[in-house]
Amino acid sequence: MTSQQDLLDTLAQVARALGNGHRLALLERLAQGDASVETLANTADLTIGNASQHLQHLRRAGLVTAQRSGKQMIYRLTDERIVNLLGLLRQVAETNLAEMERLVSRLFAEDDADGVLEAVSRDELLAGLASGEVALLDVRPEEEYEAGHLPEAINIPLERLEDMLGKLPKDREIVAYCRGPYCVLSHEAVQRLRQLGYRVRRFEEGYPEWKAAGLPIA
Amino acid sequence: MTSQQDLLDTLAQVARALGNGHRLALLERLAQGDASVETLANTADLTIGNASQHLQHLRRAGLVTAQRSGKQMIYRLTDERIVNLLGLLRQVAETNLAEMERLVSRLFAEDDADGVLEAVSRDELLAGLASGEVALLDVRPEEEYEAGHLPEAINIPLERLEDMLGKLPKDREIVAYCRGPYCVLSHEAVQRLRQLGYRVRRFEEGYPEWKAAGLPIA
DNA sequence: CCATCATTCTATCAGTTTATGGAATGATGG
DNA sequence: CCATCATTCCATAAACTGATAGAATGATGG
Repeated sequence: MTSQQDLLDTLAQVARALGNGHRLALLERLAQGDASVETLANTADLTIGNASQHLQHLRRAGLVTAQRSGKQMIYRLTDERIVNLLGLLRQVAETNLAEMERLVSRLFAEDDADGVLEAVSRDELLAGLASGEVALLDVRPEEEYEAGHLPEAINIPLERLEDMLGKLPKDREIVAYCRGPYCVLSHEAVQRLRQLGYRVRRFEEGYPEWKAAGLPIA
Repeated sequence: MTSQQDLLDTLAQVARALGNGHRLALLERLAQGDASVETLANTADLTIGNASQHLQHLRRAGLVTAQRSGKQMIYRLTDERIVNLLGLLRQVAETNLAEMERLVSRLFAEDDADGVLEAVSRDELLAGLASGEVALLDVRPEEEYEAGHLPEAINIPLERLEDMLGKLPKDREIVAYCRGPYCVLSHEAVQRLRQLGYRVRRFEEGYPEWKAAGLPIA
């Protein structure tokens, strides 16, 4: 009986490691690919020391591992299923917390009067790719694209969008993706490309979810 | 950019609600069926006041809802997927924390030299039920059995096991189940029934997982 | 082996969470 | 409408968590 509670306490410790916004941001970055403490601190907007401390916390919970590479420590998710865990947490939260809905709609607030910008589902994307009717656009930073991306995706980091329009087809629909459902990069890209006359929508998921589903990556 | 972090903070708030062993115990009980504060306090071994406080916490996180019924407040899980979420948390923790493995083996420590007591998987159980070769035994308290159970399961609460042996077949294999993977009731039942000469093994999951998988219940 | 760089460790402070006991609330049954 | 019961609210103390700054560690390149 007492062991039973010890077990739940240990499980709670893992959940508690997920119970901090900064640590979720770190995990989200790690879902894009392995990274050094400095890289992680930059993307999560933390000081190096603070990021290191949060990473220790995640390590104690068994969610990440670290490995030295020269001067740097490279962190990595211990388990592909952590992406699924975060996805399920997100789904439960979105369904049951009104607050979530408010924040999501604020994050993606824009003028989509016609509803044409509705996101592309995974099945829809797979069908479009199979038929060759869709071109895939990865708007994440080059470093994350290099660490892994959807098959045949073209990489144009958002900051260089207008410089590299030459790489985009005008005759096919474009589907843009980025880090995940809450990532605004692809959303921003869609807005700007539509202004320029492209047919473009955003993928409702991101690279980590695609990979965690066991779909092929490059 | 700032909204992005707000979203993760809200998500973290939900994860933090899972980050306490007592609250996990409350959720585990709620996965068996709706219950009053008093019932919940008893099964989680908390004072009423403290249980109420934890339930408020779960309510703020959108994980449970409460509804008055006469003098009592009846609590309920808001979402069937919470069971999946807890299951995935468990899997990730078991895979990546050595501590978990130690605790699990301690919880189920016994002398199974032959390995015959290995737990029955869901697929195996479904096959056994389809062919009629297996009798199902639910060893949870009657109240939880009444709130829902696997089809054709016989209910013998663990405390009354020896009194009610008459209900059990000697000619078929018996599969015992209870509240979930960490519940010791079915494990204890298997030990005792084997001493008495029954052919019996335990189901590796429990009622909540069965229900969450969309399988039929009674 | 010295200087540098990346990271971790340590101490400290402010803020948050938890358990406890007792008061307040809300529904019920005479 | 009073007494009772179930639950929630409130105040408090103890334990824990998170951010910061600076010292310590460990690998590297000259």
